[in-house]
Amino acid sequence: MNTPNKRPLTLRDVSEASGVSEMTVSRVLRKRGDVSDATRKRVLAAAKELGYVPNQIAGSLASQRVNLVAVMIPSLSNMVFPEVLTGINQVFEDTPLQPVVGVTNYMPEKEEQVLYEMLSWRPSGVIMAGLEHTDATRAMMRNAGIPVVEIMDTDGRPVDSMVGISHRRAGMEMAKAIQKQGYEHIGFMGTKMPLDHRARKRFEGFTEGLAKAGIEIEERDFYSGGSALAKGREMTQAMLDRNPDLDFLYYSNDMIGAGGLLHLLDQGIDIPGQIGLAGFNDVELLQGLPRKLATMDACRLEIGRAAAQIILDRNAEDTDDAPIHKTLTPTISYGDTLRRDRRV
Amino acid sequence: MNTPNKRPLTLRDVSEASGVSEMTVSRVLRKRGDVSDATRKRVLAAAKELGYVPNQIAGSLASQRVNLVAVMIPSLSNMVFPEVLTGINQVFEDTPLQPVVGVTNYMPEKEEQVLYEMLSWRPSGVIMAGLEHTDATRAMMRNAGIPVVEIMDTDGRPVDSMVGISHRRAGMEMAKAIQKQGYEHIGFMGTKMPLDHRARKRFEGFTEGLAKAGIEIEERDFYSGGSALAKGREMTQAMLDRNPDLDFLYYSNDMIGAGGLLHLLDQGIDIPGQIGLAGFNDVELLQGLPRKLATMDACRLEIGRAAAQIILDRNAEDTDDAPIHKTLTPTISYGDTLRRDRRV
DNA sequence: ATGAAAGCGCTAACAG
DNA sequence: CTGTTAGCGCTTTCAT
Repeated sequence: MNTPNKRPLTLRDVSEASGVSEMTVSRVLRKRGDVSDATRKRVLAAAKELGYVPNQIAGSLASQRVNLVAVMIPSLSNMVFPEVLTGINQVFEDTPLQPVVGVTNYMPEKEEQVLYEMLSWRPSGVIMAGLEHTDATRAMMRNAGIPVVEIMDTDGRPVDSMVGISHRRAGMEMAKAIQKQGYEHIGFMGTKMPLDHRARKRFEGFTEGLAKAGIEIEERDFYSGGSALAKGREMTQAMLDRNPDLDFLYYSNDMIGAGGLLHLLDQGIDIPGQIGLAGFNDVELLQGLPRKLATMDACRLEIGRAAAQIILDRNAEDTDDAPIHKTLTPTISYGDTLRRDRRV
Repeated sequence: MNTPNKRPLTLRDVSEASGVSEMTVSRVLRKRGDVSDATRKRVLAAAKELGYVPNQIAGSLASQRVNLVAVMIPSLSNMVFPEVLTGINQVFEDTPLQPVVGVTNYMPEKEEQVLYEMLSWRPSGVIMAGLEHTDATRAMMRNAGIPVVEIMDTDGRPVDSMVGISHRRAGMEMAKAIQKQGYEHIGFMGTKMPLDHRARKRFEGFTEGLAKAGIEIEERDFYSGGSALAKGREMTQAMLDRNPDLDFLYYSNDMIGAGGLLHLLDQGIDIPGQIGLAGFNDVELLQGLPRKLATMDACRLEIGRAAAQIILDRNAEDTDDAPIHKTLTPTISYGDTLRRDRRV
């Protein structure tokens, strides 16, 4: 709280200002060990007066302990990931641990590079979206000597721990529900992202689920870029122009599903009678639409919380380092766009 | 690339494996100074073989240089902020600088605490959303001895540099446009966030702009929590029930504006004839709505880019440390919900 | 082109 | 309860 300073303050400055050894100052500032009330107060006063901010770089080097947790996600513009972050934040809120976010843009090489940079800060753990990585990425995670939790997806083999849902199974469940309600002419729309493995797995599970009932997807279309809502409109229109017999449209995410829904409502089409619809993710947005789109909760908050908890536990004193594999079960929400009365 | 290791590898390990001094290894890994091709290759091979990851904590302590830039934003669930981050990322992409994001949940004390934690890592700069902070926060920024850029808002006095738009002016411009088109009975809806200073300033500017034309806001309502789209519907309905004479509704953000738009379309109301609408922010979502909501671009990407560039420049060799104040000018997009033909 | 010594600012581990 | 000593793993600086 004084004049701007070129050289940052050190413990020594506080030590001199308070007439106490650096070590004791350090103890006060970290609330470690016993310090008399009198000295504590003097130290605190001096630190505040000077405007001292501890140097964690030096502290971490000396203590061999870093309170950072690397969190690697593909994107910030898909609300799914901020929601996972929220879950992580909730758990770390009142702990010394602090998430540091790295964004990979769905690119494996970028992921590798960002992870390398993060590990060079020697974090206390890694939370990593997805199970598909380059060999080098996997090697780094294996050799880092810290807890690693791969999240969101459980269809595969993690390096260490894992928390998520089975997207294959999610797709399959949706296929089962659709078929049970008597829909038979199915169209699929999704993003054209060869590297979005979770969307791909949902699609595969969906296809397989329908196949079990002897149904085949009649139309499919993939897009990339642009406003998802707008794309949903366009693609839906195009698909129905191509094949007016479709009676169900499955979208790989809620945003394009919402676009499709708005379009069909404009057309005055009977939903879910003439055509049923479903998306994936259960985004908050859907609450405000004229009809509620059928969807499936991806358990994002819970996944973030569980992953953070695993890192936290592993950083506790007495830990067994056994990997934890946790598969959450998403539930279908029928909303107003998927019939729910037949055969159940 | 070998067996998992308990003790992390150090420069010394690479030094021994390659038969070269630690110093030379360090030079190779940082691409600094002259090293013969032969030794460089040997070192690189050894480092890769061992799977060595440098320790930035030690490096930063020794070099007194940290490639981190603290970025402080109020929230991740409002898409505005991820977009600013995208702009920042773009500029830092091919530089050594790396953003580290801190989230404050619109709470000044939390902001203070998170900034303190970030500064303890001795970052090379701070990018901070907003101009309103606690005294302690301001003091920390002033004394940190690093470039600080306050972003998004320019209605106030920054500690150092500043990049943003004037939200008072934005509100005033919208008021002017509305009044020019002949709307006279105005309602306002926004979030109940005493700590969202930018929304508050827009509202104040809006009120003042209308006052100049002798118009007063007839209805206002504020909400908190819940799905913005759904809230927009509900509030719009309630407000029109209360006062059916309103002919224009100004929303403090596009999401509730979109909710209002969907509601009014359901009611078969003539837009923008009977009622005009406008929001704020120009979110991508709007592209997919049946009508395009009038709005104002908040220049988020550009703000992020400019802020990052200032930090970058200040960290260059020959810098004058004169604060930079940059005010961007948002433009109104009339869309389909604000008449644009009268008197222009 | 390479190496040796010193030390960045802090904390662990001991003394007292 | 408080102080002293010795590093943490790297880079700066100065030799060679």
